[in-house]
Amino acid sequence: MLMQTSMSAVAPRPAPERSRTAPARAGIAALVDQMDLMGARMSFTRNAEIYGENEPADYVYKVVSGAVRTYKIFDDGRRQIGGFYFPGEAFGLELGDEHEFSAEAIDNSVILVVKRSALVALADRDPDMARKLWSFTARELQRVQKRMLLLVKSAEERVAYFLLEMAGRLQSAEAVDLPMSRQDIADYLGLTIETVSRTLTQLETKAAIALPKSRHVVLRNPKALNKLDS
Amino acid sequence: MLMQTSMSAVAPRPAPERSRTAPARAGIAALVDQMDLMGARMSFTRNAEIYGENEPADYVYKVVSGAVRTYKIFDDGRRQIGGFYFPGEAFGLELGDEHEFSAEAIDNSVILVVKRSALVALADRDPDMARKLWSFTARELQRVQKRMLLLVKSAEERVAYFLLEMAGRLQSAEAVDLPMSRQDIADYLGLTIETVSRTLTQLETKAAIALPKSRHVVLRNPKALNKLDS
DNA sequence: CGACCATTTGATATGGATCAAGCGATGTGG
DNA sequence: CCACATCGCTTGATCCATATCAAATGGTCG
Repeated sequence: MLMQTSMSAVAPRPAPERSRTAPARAGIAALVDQMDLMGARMSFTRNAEIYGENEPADYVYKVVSGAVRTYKIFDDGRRQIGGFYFPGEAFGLELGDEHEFSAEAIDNSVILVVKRSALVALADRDPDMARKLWSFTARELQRVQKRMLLLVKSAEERVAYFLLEMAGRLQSAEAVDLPMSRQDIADYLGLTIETVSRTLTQLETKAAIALPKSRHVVLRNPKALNKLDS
Repeated sequence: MLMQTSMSAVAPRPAPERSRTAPARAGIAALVDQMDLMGARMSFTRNAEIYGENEPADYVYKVVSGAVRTYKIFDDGRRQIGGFYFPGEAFGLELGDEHEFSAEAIDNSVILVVKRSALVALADRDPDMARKLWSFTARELQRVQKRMLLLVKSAEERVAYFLLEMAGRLQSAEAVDLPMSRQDIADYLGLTIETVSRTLTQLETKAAIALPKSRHVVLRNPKALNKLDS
C-alpha cells in the first residue's frame, strides 16, 4: 500500500499557491507547476518511507519543503543513492508500472502527490504536457549520465562535484547547508563515509572550502572545486 | 558539419524494408519502426565518427547493421563510453540542441538517419509518437541507471554483467561475438584493459565462460554470471 | 615472412576500503 | 542542570583490489 505506514499527516485538499517558482530552470518548473494544480499535500517525518522499490508507480511527487533521497539496497547490504530531491523538484515518475528505487524523506518534508494517470491522460490530449513528461525524463537522464561519468573519477573530484551540484540545486552560491548525512553522501558518490570525511578535511586544508559545522560548507574557492570537476 | 569527413558511402534513398524487427522488445522497436519509414541510409567505416560531442543534435540514428559506441573524452585523456548500440537500436536522440556524447562506428556499419524535427513535429500531432519519444528516453535512463549501480561493484561483477547484457542485446544465449575491443569494454565499465583481460581469464578458470577466440565468448554457466550480477 | 596491433600475463604501486579509536554535539533521565 | 548515553563525524593504522608499468604472446594483413 502507498505510504500509509509512515506518513504523519495528510491534507488532501489541493490549495493551489501557484507562480511561486522562479522563472529560471524552466524545464523542471514546467511539469512541476502543472502538478501544483492537481496535487494533494502530504507530510513525512525524517527517514519516513515515501514509496518502496517495486511498488506500483501510480503517483508522481514534488518536494514542497524538506528533502528526499531515492535508493536501492543490494544483496550484500550496501546502499546506492539514486538521487536527492529538493524543494521545487519532482521525482518518482516512471514509464513502467513499478518504482525503480525506494524513496525516503531525508528531513521532515512536505510532498505534493499527483496521480500519474492524470498526467499521462493529459499528455494524450495536450502535446505540451507530453513534451513536459519527456523533458522530465530527459533531464533525469542527463543527471544520471553526469553521475555515471563521475563514478570513475577520484574521491576528490567526486566530492568537489557533489558540493557544486548541491550549491547549484539549493541555489546557494557562497555556502551550502547539507540536509543529508555523510553516509548519504558516501552512498551517492560510491565512497565510504571515512573517505568522504577525509576528502572534505583535505579540501578544507587546501582552502577550497570551510567547514564551520559539519553540515555547513562554505565554498571558499569554487573555481578550485570546478577545476577538480572538469 | 555532420559526418561529411568520415562517412564512406551514402544511399539517401529511403528504401523501406519494414517489419523485419522481431515482435519482441516492442518498446525499442516502436520508435525505430517509425524511423524506417522516413530515414536515409548511410554507411560508416570502422572507427568513423558519426557525430561529435556538442554538435547540433538535428538527427536521430538507428543501427541497421554493424555496431556503434558513444563516448566522452576527459581533460586527462581518459575516455568513458556512454553506450553501445546494435542492429535495431536507436541512438542520438536528445532533448537539448546538442549531442551530449560523440558517436563512432565500432565496425563498418549501416545507419539509418532521420531528422529529429520530423519526429518531434509528428509527436505534436500524434500522442502515440510523443509516447514513443518519451519511452526511448526512459529506456535509456533505465540502462544508465543500471550501469551507474554497476560502477560501484567489483571488476568481476562488472564484467559478468557486461557479458550478460551483450548476450541479451545481441540475442545470443549461448555465446557472444563481441564487436568491440578490450579497450572499449574497459572504458564502458570504468576499468583498465588489463583488469578486463584478467577478469575474463579468471571467469574462464572458474568455468563460467570459455574464450576460444578473444572476441568470441561462450557462456558456459550463465547462472554463475547472474549470481555475480545480482 | 615480417610488422603491427590487440590481448594476455607478470611485478609493483597506490587510492580508497576496512578495522579501530577518539571526539564533539545533541538529547535524556536523574 | 548536570552526568551520561548516543549518534554522527573525524582521524589513525593497515589491507587489498585495481591501476600502473613492463614485457611476452598471438593474431592479422600487407
